[in-house]
Amino acid sequence: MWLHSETDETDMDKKDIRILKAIAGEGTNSPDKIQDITGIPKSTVHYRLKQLREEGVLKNDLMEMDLSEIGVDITLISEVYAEFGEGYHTTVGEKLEAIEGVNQVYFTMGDTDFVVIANVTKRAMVESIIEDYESIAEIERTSSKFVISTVKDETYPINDFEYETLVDTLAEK
Amino acid sequence: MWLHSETDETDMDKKDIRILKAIAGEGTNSPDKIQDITGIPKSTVHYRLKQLREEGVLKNDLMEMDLSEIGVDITLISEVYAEFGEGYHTTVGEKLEAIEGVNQVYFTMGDTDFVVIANVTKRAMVESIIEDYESIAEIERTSSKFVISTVKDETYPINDFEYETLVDTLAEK
DNA sequence: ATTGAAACTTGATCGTT
DNA sequence: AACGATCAAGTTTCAAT
Repeated sequence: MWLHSETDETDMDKKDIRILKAIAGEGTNSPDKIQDITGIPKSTVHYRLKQLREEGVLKNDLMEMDLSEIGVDITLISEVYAEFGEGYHTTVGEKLEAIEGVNQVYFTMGDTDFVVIANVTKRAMVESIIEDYESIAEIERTSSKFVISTVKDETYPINDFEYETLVDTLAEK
Repeated sequence: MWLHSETDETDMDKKDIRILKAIAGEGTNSPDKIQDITGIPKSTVHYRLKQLREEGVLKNDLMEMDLSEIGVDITLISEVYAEFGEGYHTTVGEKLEAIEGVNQVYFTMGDTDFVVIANVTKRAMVESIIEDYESIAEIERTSSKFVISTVKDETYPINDFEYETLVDTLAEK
Protein backbone atom coordinates (compact mmCIF):
# COMPACT_ATOMS: atom_id res chain seq x y z
CA MET A 1 0.00 0.00 0.00
CA TRP A 2 3.07 2.18 0.11
CA LEU A 3 3.90 3.34 -3.37
CA HIS A 4 2.92 0.40 -5.49
CA SER A 5 3.34 -3.18 -4.51
CA GLU A 6 2.68 -6.88 -5.03
CA THR A 7 1.52 -8.40 -8.31
CA ASP A 8 1.26 -5.52 -10.65
CA GLU A 9 0.25 -7.80 -13.48
CA THR A 10 -2.54 -6.76 -15.72
CA ASP A 11 -3.00 -8.29 -19.10
CA MET A 12 -4.66 -5.38 -20.79
CA ASP A 13 -4.17 -4.92 -24.47
CA LYS A 14 -5.39 -2.48 -27.09
CA LYS A 15 -8.71 -4.26 -27.46
CA ASP A 16 -9.40 -3.73 -23.76
CA ILE A 17 -8.51 -0.09 -24.12
CA ARG A 18 -10.95 0.24 -27.02
CA ILE A 19 -13.67 -1.27 -24.88
CA LEU A 20 -12.90 0.95 -21.90
CA LYS A 21 -12.84 4.02 -24.07
CA ALA A 22 -16.21 3.07 -25.52
CA ILE A 23 -17.65 2.70 -22.03
CA ALA A 24 -16.25 6.05 -20.99
CA GLY A 25 -17.28 7.78 -24.19
CA GLU A 26 -20.81 6.52 -24.44
CA GLY A 27 -21.57 6.24 -20.77
CA THR A 28 -22.76 2.70 -21.00
CA ASN A 29 -21.39 -0.67 -20.07
CA SER A 30 -23.81 -2.63 -22.19
CA PRO A 31 -22.02 -5.25 -24.30
CA ASP A 32 -24.62 -4.70 -26.96
CA LYS A 33 -23.93 -0.99 -27.32
CA ILE A 34 -20.20 -1.49 -27.08
CA GLN A 35 -20.51 -3.89 -29.98
CA ASP A 36 -22.26 -1.17 -31.99
CA ILE A 37 -19.55 1.35 -31.23
CA THR A 38 -16.45 -0.78 -31.54
CA GLY A 39 -17.53 -3.54 -33.88
CA ILE A 40 -16.27 -6.10 -31.37
CA PRO A 41 -18.90 -8.85 -30.96
CA LYS A 42 -20.80 -8.60 -27.72
CA SER A 43 -19.79 -12.07 -26.66
CA THR A 44 -16.18 -11.02 -26.93
CA VAL A 45 -16.92 -7.81 -25.09
CA HIS A 46 -18.58 -9.86 -22.39
CA TYR A 47 -15.55 -12.13 -22.18
CA ARG A 48 -13.15 -9.22 -21.86
CA LEU A 49 -15.21 -7.37 -19.28
CA LYS A 50 -15.53 -10.50 -17.19
CA GLN A 51 -11.78 -10.90 -17.36
CA LEU A 52 -11.20 -7.31 -16.27
CA ARG A 53 -13.60 -7.77 -13.40
CA GLU A 54 -11.80 -10.87 -12.24
CA GLU A 55 -8.48 -9.08 -12.40
CA GLY A 56 -9.96 -6.42 -10.15
CA VAL A 57 -9.63 -3.65 -12.70
CA LEU A 58 -13.36 -3.12 -12.95
CA LYS A 59 -15.60 -3.14 -9.94
CA ASN A 60 -19.09 -1.93 -9.29
CA ASP A 61 -21.53 -0.32 -11.63
CA LEU A 62 -21.95 3.33 -10.86
CA MET A 63 -24.05 6.16 -12.12
CA GLU A 64 -22.72 9.58 -12.84
CA MET A 65 -24.50 12.04 -10.66
CA ASP A 66 -24.67 15.79 -10.88
CA LEU A 67 -24.33 16.91 -7.28
CA SER A 68 -25.10 20.51 -8.11
CA GLU A 69 -28.50 19.40 -9.44
CA ILE A 70 -29.46 18.25 -5.99
CA GLY A 71 -28.19 21.35 -4.30
CA VAL A 72 -24.78 20.02 -3.33
CA ASP A 73 -22.92 22.84 -4.96
CA ILE A 74 -20.29 23.81 -2.45
CA THR A 75 -16.90 22.15 -2.71
CA LEU A 76 -14.29 22.63 -0.03
CA ILE A 77 -10.66 21.64 -0.38
CA SER A 78 -8.72 21.48 2.86
CA GLU A 79 -5.23 20.68 3.97
CA VAL A 80 -5.32 19.01 7.32
CA TYR A 81 -2.08 18.81 9.26
CA ALA A 82 -1.80 16.05 11.81
CA GLU A 83 0.73 15.28 14.48
CA PHE A 84 3.02 12.50 13.52
CA GLY A 85 2.73 9.26 15.41
CA GLU A 86 2.48 5.52 14.99
CA GLY A 87 -0.60 4.69 12.98
CA TYR A 88 -1.88 8.26 12.93
CA HIS A 89 -2.03 8.09 9.21
CA THR A 90 -4.70 5.42 9.41
CA THR A 91 -6.49 6.65 12.52
CA VAL A 92 -6.79 10.23 11.42
CA GLY A 93 -7.60 9.24 7.86
CA GLU A 94 -10.46 7.07 8.99
CA LYS A 95 -11.87 9.80 11.17
CA LEU A 96 -11.71 12.25 8.30
CA GLU A 97 -13.40 9.97 5.81
CA ALA A 98 -16.23 9.31 8.24
CA ILE A 99 -17.32 12.94 8.27
CA GLU A 100 -20.53 13.50 6.37
CA GLY A 101 -19.86 15.34 3.16
CA VAL A 102 -16.23 14.24 2.85
CA ASN A 103 -15.70 12.51 -0.46
CA GLN A 104 -11.97 12.34 -0.96
CA VAL A 105 -9.13 11.93 1.52
CA TYR A 106 -5.49 11.80 0.41
CA PHE A 107 -2.53 11.20 2.68
CA THR A 108 0.39 13.09 1.20
CA MET A 109 4.15 13.11 1.31
CA GLY A 110 6.20 15.66 3.20
CA ASP A 111 4.75 16.91 6.45
CA THR A 112 2.14 14.61 7.85
CA ASP A 113 -0.88 16.01 6.20
CA PHE A 114 -4.03 15.18 4.38
CA VAL A 115 -5.84 16.75 1.48
CA VAL A 116 -9.56 16.45 2.06
CA ILE A 117 -12.31 17.32 -0.40
CA ALA A 118 -15.87 17.74 0.78
CA ASN A 119 -19.12 18.52 -1.00
CA VAL A 120 -22.01 20.12 0.85
CA THR A 121 -25.30 21.94 0.35
CA LYS A 122 -25.07 24.90 2.61
CA ARG A 123 -22.53 27.41 3.74
CA ALA A 124 -23.32 26.54 7.33
CA MET A 125 -22.18 22.99 6.70
CA VAL A 126 -18.75 24.29 5.75
CA GLU A 127 -18.15 25.72 9.20
CA SER A 128 -19.40 22.54 10.74
CA ILE A 129 -17.11 20.40 8.61
CA ILE A 130 -14.05 22.47 9.43
CA GLU A 131 -14.93 22.18 13.09
CA ASP A 132 -15.17 18.45 12.63
CA TYR A 133 -11.71 18.36 11.12
CA GLU A 134 -10.27 20.36 13.96
CA SER A 135 -11.99 18.37 16.66
CA ILE A 136 -10.09 15.23 15.72
CA ALA A 137 -7.58 14.64 18.48
CA GLU A 138 -4.34 14.60 16.52
CA ILE A 139 -5.06 17.53 14.22
CA GLU A 140 -2.65 20.45 14.46
CA ARG A 141 -4.22 22.87 12.06
CA THR A 142 -6.23 23.10 8.88
CA SER A 143 -6.23 25.36 5.89
CA SER A 144 -9.19 25.48 3.54
CA LYS A 145 -10.25 26.98 0.27
CA PHE A 146 -13.56 27.17 -1.54
CA VAL A 147 -14.02 25.96 -5.05
CA ILE A 148 -15.61 28.57 -7.28
CA SER A 149 -16.09 26.25 -10.20
CA THR A 150 -15.14 22.77 -11.18
CA VAL A 151 -13.42 22.83 -14.53
CA LYS A 152 -13.22 19.09 -14.74
CA ASP A 153 -15.17 16.39 -12.91
CA GLU A 154 -18.31 18.44 -12.46
CA THR A 155 -20.39 15.33 -12.09
CA TYR A 156 -19.87 12.75 -9.46
CA PRO A 157 -20.27 8.99 -9.38
CA ILE A 158 -22.65 7.52 -6.86
CA ASN A 159 -20.28 5.36 -4.92
CA ASP A 160 -20.80 6.59 -1.46
CA PHE A 161 -24.16 8.20 -1.31
CA GLU A 162 -24.44 9.69 2.10
CA TYR A 163 -26.75 12.63 1.80
CA GLU A 164 -29.40 11.33 4.14
CA THR A 165 -30.14 14.77 5.38
CA LEU A 166 -30.58 16.10 1.91
CA VAL A 167 -34.32 15.85 1.63
CA ASP A 168 -34.76 17.63 4.94
CA THR A 169 -32.23 20.24 3.93
CA LEU A 170 -34.08 20.89 0.72
CA ALA A 171 -37.36 21.01 2.58
CA GLU A 172 -36.00 23.75 4.85
CA LYS A 173 -35.34 26.09 1.95
CA MET B 1 -21.74 28.85 -13.26
CA TRP B 2 -20.69 31.17 -10.48
CA LEU B 3 -21.81 29.82 -7.15
CA HIS B 4 -25.11 28.22 -7.90
CA SER B 5 -27.66 29.45 -10.32
CA GLU B 6 -30.87 29.02 -12.33
CA THR B 7 -33.59 26.49 -11.52
CA ASP B 8 -32.36 24.68 -8.49
CA GLU B 9 -35.49 22.59 -8.35
CA THR B 10 -35.19 18.93 -7.69
CA ASP B 11 -38.09 16.90 -6.55
CA MET B 12 -36.22 14.26 -4.64
CA ASP B 13 -37.85 12.61 -1.71
CA LYS B 14 -36.94 9.88 0.73
CA LYS B 15 -37.84 7.13 -1.70
CA ASP B 16 -35.34 8.50 -4.19
CA ILE B 17 -32.72 8.62 -1.48
CA ARG B 18 -33.41 4.99 -0.62
CA ILE B 19 -32.94 4.04 -4.25
CA LEU B 20 -29.73 6.03 -4.60
CA LYS B 21 -28.33 4.55 -1.43
CA ALA B 22 -29.12 1.07 -2.70
CA ILE B 23 -27.31 1.78 -5.94
CA ALA B 24 -24.31 3.13 -4.08
CA GLY B 25 -24.31 0.36 -1.50
CA GLU B 26 -24.70 -2.59 -3.80
CA GLY B 27 -22.83 -1.24 -6.77
CA THR B 28 -25.59 -1.98 -9.18
CA ASN B 29 -28.18 0.04 -11.01
CA SER B 30 -30.38 -2.90 -11.87
CA PRO B 31 -34.05 -2.21 -11.06
CA ASP B 32 -34.43 -5.88 -10.27
CA LYS B 33 -31.72 -5.91 -7.60
CA ILE B 34 -32.82 -2.57 -6.19
CA GLN B 35 -36.24 -4.10 -5.75
CA ASP B 36 -34.69 -6.96 -3.77
CA ILE B 37 -32.79 -4.57 -1.53
CA THR B 38 -35.38 -1.89 -0.95
CA GLY B 39 -38.63 -3.73 -1.48
CA ILE B 40 -39.72 -1.03 -3.90
CA PRO B 41 -41.22 -2.70 -6.99
CA LYS B 42 -38.91 -2.62 -9.98
CA SER B 43 -41.42 -0.78 -12.12
CA THR B 44 -41.49 1.98 -9.54
CA VAL B 45 -37.72 1.99 -9.34
CA HIS B 46 -37.64 2.29 -13.09
CA TYR B 47 -40.06 5.19 -12.97
CA ARG B 48 -38.04 7.05 -10.35
CA LEU B 49 -34.72 6.52 -12.07
CA LYS B 50 -36.15 7.71 -15.36
CA GLN B 51 -37.42 10.80 -13.59
CA LEU B 52 -34.05 11.51 -12.01
CA ARG B 53 -32.38 11.10 -15.37
CA GLU B 54 -34.76 13.57 -16.96
CA GLU B 55 -34.13 16.05 -14.17
CA GLY B 56 -30.43 15.75 -14.93
CA VAL B 57 -29.54 14.35 -11.53
CA LEU B 58 -28.37 11.06 -12.98
CA LYS B 59 -26.35 10.89 -16.12
CA ASN B 60 -24.26 8.15 -17.61
CA ASP B 61 -23.72 4.64 -16.41
CA LEU B 62 -20.17 4.21 -15.25
CA MET B 63 -17.99 1.47 -13.90
CA GLU B 64 -15.80 1.79 -10.91
CA MET B 65 -12.22 1.25 -11.94
CA ASP B 66 -9.20 0.54 -9.82
CA LEU B 67 -6.50 2.64 -11.41
CA SER B 68 -3.77 1.12 -9.28
CA GLU B 69 -4.60 -2.29 -10.77
CA ILE B 70 -3.57 -1.06 -14.16
CA GLY B 71 -0.41 0.52 -12.91
CA VAL B 72 -1.75 4.05 -12.50
CA ASP B 73 -0.68 4.34 -8.92
CA ILE B 74 0.85 7.77 -8.67
CA THR B 75 -1.41 10.64 -7.65
CA LEU B 76 -0.20 14.20 -7.79
CA ILE B 77 -2.01 17.13 -6.22
CA SER B 78 -0.88 20.53 -7.43
CA GLU B 79 -1.73 24.13 -6.79
CA VAL B 80 -1.36 26.09 -9.96
CA TYR B 81 -1.23 29.86 -9.65
CA ALA B 82 -2.26 31.82 -12.72
CA GLU B 83 -2.07 35.48 -13.58
CA PHE B 84 -5.37 37.21 -13.30
CA GLY B 85 -6.98 38.41 -16.49
CA GLU B 86 -10.23 38.44 -18.39
CA GLY B 87 -11.30 34.88 -19.10
CA TYR B 88 -8.08 33.36 -17.79
CA HIS B 89 -10.11 31.21 -15.49
CA THR B 90 -11.63 29.43 -18.47
CA THR B 91 -8.62 29.49 -20.76
CA VAL B 92 -6.15 28.21 -18.22
CA GLY B 93 -8.64 25.71 -16.85
CA GLU B 94 -9.24 24.22 -20.26
CA LYS B 95 -5.55 23.90 -20.94
CA LEU B 96 -5.04 22.17 -17.62
CA GLU B 97 -7.85 19.69 -18.10
CA ALA B 98 -6.54 18.76 -21.54
CA ILE B 99 -3.27 17.44 -20.13
CA GLU B 100 -3.09 13.65 -20.23
CA GLY B 101 -3.35 12.24 -16.75
CA VAL B 102 -5.23 15.20 -15.29
CA ASN B 103 -8.49 14.04 -13.78
CA GLN B 104 -9.70 16.88 -11.62
CA VAL B 105 -9.39 20.63 -12.00
CA TYR B 106 -10.87 23.05 -9.47
CA PHE B 107 -10.83 26.82 -9.74
CA THR B 108 -10.68 28.18 -6.22
CA MET B 109 -11.42 31.34 -4.33
CA GLY B 110 -8.80 33.77 -3.14
CA ASP B 111 -5.73 34.20 -5.32
CA THR B 112 -6.36 33.10 -8.85
CA ASP B 113 -5.38 29.51 -8.57
CA PHE B 114 -6.33 26.01 -9.46
CA VAL B 115 -6.13 22.74 -7.64
CA VAL B 116 -5.27 20.01 -10.11
CA ILE B 117 -5.23 16.29 -9.43
CA ALA B 118 -3.48 13.94 -11.83
CA ASN B 119 -3.04 10.18 -11.91
CA VAL B 120 -0.12 8.61 -13.75
CA THR B 121 1.86 5.41 -14.13
CA LYS B 122 5.43 6.47 -13.87
CA ARG B 123 7.54 8.88 -11.91
CA ALA B 124 8.83 10.31 -15.15
CA MET B 125 5.34 11.36 -16.09
CA VAL B 126 5.15 13.50 -12.98
CA GLU B 127 7.98 15.71 -14.15
CA SER B 128 6.42 15.89 -17.56
CA ILE B 129 3.04 16.89 -16.15
CA ILE B 130 4.50 19.61 -13.97
CA GLU B 131 6.35 20.92 -16.99
CA ASP B 132 3.07 20.92 -18.88
CA TYR B 133 1.45 22.98 -16.13
CA GLU B 134 4.26 25.48 -16.15
CA SER B 135 4.40 25.77 -19.90
CA ILE B 136 0.90 27.20 -20.03
CA ALA B 137 1.30 30.87 -20.87
CA GLU B 138 -0.46 32.48 -17.93
CA ILE B 139 0.92 30.26 -15.17
CA GLU B 140 2.92 32.04 -12.48
CA ARG B 141 4.04 29.11 -10.39
CA THR B 142 3.03 25.68 -9.21
CA SER B 143 3.37 23.77 -6.01
CA SER B 144 2.89 20.01 -5.93
CA LYS B 145 2.65 17.15 -3.49
CA PHE B 146 2.61 13.40 -3.93
CA VAL B 147 -0.10 11.24 -2.53
CA ILE B 148 1.25 8.38 -0.47
CA SER B 149 -2.08 6.67 -0.05
CA THR B 150 -5.66 7.37 -0.83
CA VAL B 151 -7.74 6.93 2.29
CA LYS B 152 -10.99 7.45 0.49
CA ASP B 153 -11.87 7.18 -3.19
CA GLU B 154 -9.23 4.60 -4.01
CA THR B 155 -11.15 3.47 -7.02
CA TYR B 156 -12.03 5.66 -9.91
CA PRO B 157 -15.00 5.82 -12.24
CA ILE B 158 -14.41 5.37 -15.92
CA ASN B 159 -15.76 8.64 -17.14
CA ASP B 160 -12.83 10.00 -19.00
CA PHE B 161 -10.68 7.11 -19.96
CA GLU B 162 -7.64 8.62 -21.54
CA TYR B 163 -4.85 6.17 -20.94
CA GLU B 164 -4.11 5.48 -24.58
CA THR B 165 -0.45 5.13 -23.89
CA LEU B 166 -1.04 2.67 -21.11
CA VAL B 167 -0.56 -0.54 -23.02
CA ASP B 168 2.72 0.70 -24.42
CA THR B 169 3.79 1.93 -21.03
CA LEU B 170 3.11 -1.46 -19.51
CA ALA B 171 4.92 -3.17 -22.36
CA GLU B 172 8.04 -1.07 -21.66
CA LYS B 173 8.35 -2.38 -18.13
C1' DA C 1 -47.34 8.18 -8.59
C1' DT C 2 -47.66 3.20 -7.97
C1' DT C 3 -47.85 -1.39 -9.25
C1' DG C 4 -48.40 -6.53 -11.17
C1' DA C 5 -48.12 -8.74 -15.11
C1' DA C 6 -47.11 -8.84 -20.01
C1' DA C 7 -44.02 -7.85 -23.77
C1' DC C 8 -39.85 -7.24 -25.23
C1' DT C 9 -34.79 -6.49 -25.20
C1' DT C 10 -30.42 -7.87 -23.81
C1' DG C 11 -26.73 -9.99 -21.36
C1' DA C 12 -24.81 -14.48 -20.47
C1' DT C 13 -23.90 -19.11 -21.98
C1' DC C 14 -22.35 -22.69 -24.92
C1' DG C 15 -20.20 -25.08 -28.52
C1' DT C 16 -17.16 -24.50 -32.42
C1' DT C 17 -13.10 -22.65 -34.51
C1' DA D 1 -9.12 -16.12 -27.27
C1' DA D 2 -12.88 -15.15 -30.52
C1' DC D 3 -17.49 -15.35 -31.88
C1' DG D 4 -22.45 -16.74 -33.89
C1' DA D 5 -26.42 -18.76 -32.29
C1' DT D 6 -29.34 -19.67 -28.45
C1' DC D 7 -31.85 -18.96 -24.19
C1' DA D 8 -32.39 -17.33 -19.56
C1' DA D 9 -32.67 -13.12 -17.37
C1' DG D 10 -33.43 -8.68 -17.20
C1' DT D 11 -35.55 -4.14 -18.40
C1' DT D 12 -39.31 -1.53 -20.08
C1' DT D 13 -44.00 -0.89 -21.13
C1' DC D 14 -48.82 -0.93 -20.19
C1' DA D 15 -53.27 -0.65 -18.13
C1' DA D 16 -55.54 -0.26 -13.75
C1' DT D 17 -55.60 2.00 -9.37
